[in-house]
Amino acid sequence: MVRARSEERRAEILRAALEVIAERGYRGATLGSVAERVGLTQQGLLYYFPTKEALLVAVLEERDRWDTSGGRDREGWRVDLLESLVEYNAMRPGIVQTFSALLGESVTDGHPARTFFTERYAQVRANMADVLRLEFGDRLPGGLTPEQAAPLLTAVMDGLQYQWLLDPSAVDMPSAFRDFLRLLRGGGDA
Amino acid sequence: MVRARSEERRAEILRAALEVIAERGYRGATLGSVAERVGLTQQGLLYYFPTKEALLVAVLEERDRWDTSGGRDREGWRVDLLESLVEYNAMRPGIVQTFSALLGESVTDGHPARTFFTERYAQVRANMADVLRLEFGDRLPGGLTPEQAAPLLTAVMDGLQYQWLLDPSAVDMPSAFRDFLRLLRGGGDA
DNA sequence: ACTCACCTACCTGTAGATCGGTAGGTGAAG
DNA sequence: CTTCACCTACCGATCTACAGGTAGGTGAGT
Repeated sequence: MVRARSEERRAEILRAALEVIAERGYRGATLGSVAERVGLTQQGLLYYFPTKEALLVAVLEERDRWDTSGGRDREGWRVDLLESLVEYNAMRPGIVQTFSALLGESVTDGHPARTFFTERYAQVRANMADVLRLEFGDRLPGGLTPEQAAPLLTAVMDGLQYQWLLDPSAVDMPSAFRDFLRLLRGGGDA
Repeated sequence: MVRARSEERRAEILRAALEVIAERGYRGATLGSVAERVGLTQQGLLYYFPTKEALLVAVLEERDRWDTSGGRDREGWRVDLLESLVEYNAMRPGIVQTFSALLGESVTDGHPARTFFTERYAQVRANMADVLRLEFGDRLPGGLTPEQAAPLLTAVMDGLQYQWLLDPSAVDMPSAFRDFLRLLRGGGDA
């Protein structure tokens, strides 16, 4: 019972951290504000995560677990699923904001999330390429190879997220993404 | 003479600020480190820019002036120029990093650069759409309208920048961008 | 009795900003 | 041509506010 409660607490903390990072980024986030959100003191929080960086790492790992299980069970993928993913994201500005803020910070020198994102993107690109190849073969209808299309797909998703976060009313993220997929699939209409 | 020296100083400071922001982001940047880089104390710096936020605003305004004059003299634009822009960026990781870091931070709550980026992206999209329409009419070869393509173009540029900054060896930014343009221009090869 | 899940108190560092200078030049008045 | 008020371009000291992290508890549950 104690153990369970403890695990529960950790999960609460991670969720709170996600929120706070969304609001202020990692550098701007304070242990105190995360702690407050779950009804702890800053030092109470440090009992669960010994340092601020450890907390960040835990947040990133959780995300990794989440979308390693949720979206991509090895071969259970299609490009269509990306559409759903984007639609799903469009309903969860909080999470999108967290990771967009972290991605932005991560390009600065010595940021603790940097290697995470570097590896993650390499993996995502490779995965995308696999999926595209499985669905279209070595050449997509639009004329690109899977390896050429993969970074573009990733870029479009991220780039649209920023535009959408800055002004949700100005960009219809899911439909813009669909436009891009149509392009990949070889122009045409509808 | 005194005046001239002062303007020069301000320019030096802005350049230094750009560097420091690239290295640590806005939140991570300190007035002291910017000052040090131009041989001033923090207090000396505050003589030129009364607050940290004022310094940031000045940096953003300068960038705005720069690429309002440099790249886009009203109608002197073609899509090809975007290719050159991306190539140019690929040679200046510093500046790209500054603005990628700022963009990431800007989606957090109450960030001083937020309105800047929001307005800037609205303007960039509008501009892109104009240029595309001028070159292709109301429907691009790939099948999209200029208004559909504009946010995608912007997204690809930004998204590629992140991937490239995280691992320059993993993504050939200019050539990936050309791939995308080929897509927009209507598939086909070469 | 012992561990778990915290808390109080505290330390150290740092950041932005204010205050009060001051050296050096500029400009007008005598 | 000198004097005196004044401005420019800074610097040193200091204030306030957190921030992350440590040390050493304490009470509740087992």
